[in-house]
Amino acid sequence: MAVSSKCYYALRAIYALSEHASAEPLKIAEIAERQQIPVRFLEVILGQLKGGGFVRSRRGAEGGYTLARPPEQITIGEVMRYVDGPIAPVDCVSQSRPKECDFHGHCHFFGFWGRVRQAISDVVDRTTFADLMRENSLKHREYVGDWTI
Amino acid sequence: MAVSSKCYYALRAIYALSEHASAEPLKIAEIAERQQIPVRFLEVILGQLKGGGFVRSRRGAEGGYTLARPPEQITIGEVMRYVDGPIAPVDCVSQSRPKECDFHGHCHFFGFWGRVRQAISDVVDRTTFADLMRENSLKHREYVGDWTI
DNA sequence: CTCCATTTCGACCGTGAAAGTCAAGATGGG
DNA sequence: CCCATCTTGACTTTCACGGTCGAAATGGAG
Repeated sequence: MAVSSKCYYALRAIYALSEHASAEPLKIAEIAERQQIPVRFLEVILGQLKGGGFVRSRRGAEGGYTLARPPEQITIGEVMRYVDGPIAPVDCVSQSRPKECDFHGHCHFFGFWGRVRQAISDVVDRTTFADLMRENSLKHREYVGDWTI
Repeated sequence: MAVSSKCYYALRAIYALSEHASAEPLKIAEIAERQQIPVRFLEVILGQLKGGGFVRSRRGAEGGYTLARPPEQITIGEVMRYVDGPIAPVDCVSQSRPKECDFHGHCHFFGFWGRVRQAISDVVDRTTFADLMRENSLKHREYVGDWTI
């Protein structure tokens, strides 16, 4: 029940690009430093994310990466699925590519696994990167604190 | 976000023992056949489950395994945790052994991962093997069907 | 046009865990 | 005593994860 570190890196990279929110692209090295990601590995990851249509790139000097869509329109779930594959505790309850198991139809755990998958989906598919940023700005305000009357 | 096949085998083995519900032990070979588990591997798994206090064994001819507690008192979650380790998308939100990440305190994803973990726990810790059996007996009745007025 | 910073592409690789397998011994019933 | 069964622990094999690396293509600036 764990996400791969590659997936977590991908999410953090997209978060960094969400924060940047500018027409100017952000360089790989910059993203890597802000989010503590090994540069060479990040190259691979961003290449993959580009293939998935999440980010765009500009080459050459002053090049770098930008989001392909605004943060409000990217959910955490879709990134996770793209990088790590279907979100499901076992293959037979994957919504995209369900795989028949040995107990066709009378699997004792089918309903249960389905509920687990649904519970996860309910969280990850309803959270966008914009939500995440908002949540963090609120938290920061709380932390600085004491400015309300 | 997947459970290991070892863990799934463990759950199915305990389910088989729950169905058996008798003072007479169930043999490894029997469990293996009913639940489609490689016998040699099941030996390892049952040994581990015994160490966790989930099952008891009786040696010799007419030996085998029985549940150490009634099915109402074993949740799926505790078995999963015992076999696969903490249930958490990332280590920092594990409730049993949280591991500090690089962003002590200001991790942008901390709250999010926590909600994911909670969603999973809500399902797996509230479901016992007795619940699972009841669910399946209901389903079977539905399938046979047409007996209600 | 040339130089340099940057992305791009594909190959490469070491480690550790997952998923089993196996042999030999201990134990208990008949 | 004999046989069926659990017990223990070592062993193996395969593969995905988590990266690295080198060289080429590209675009902006001067």
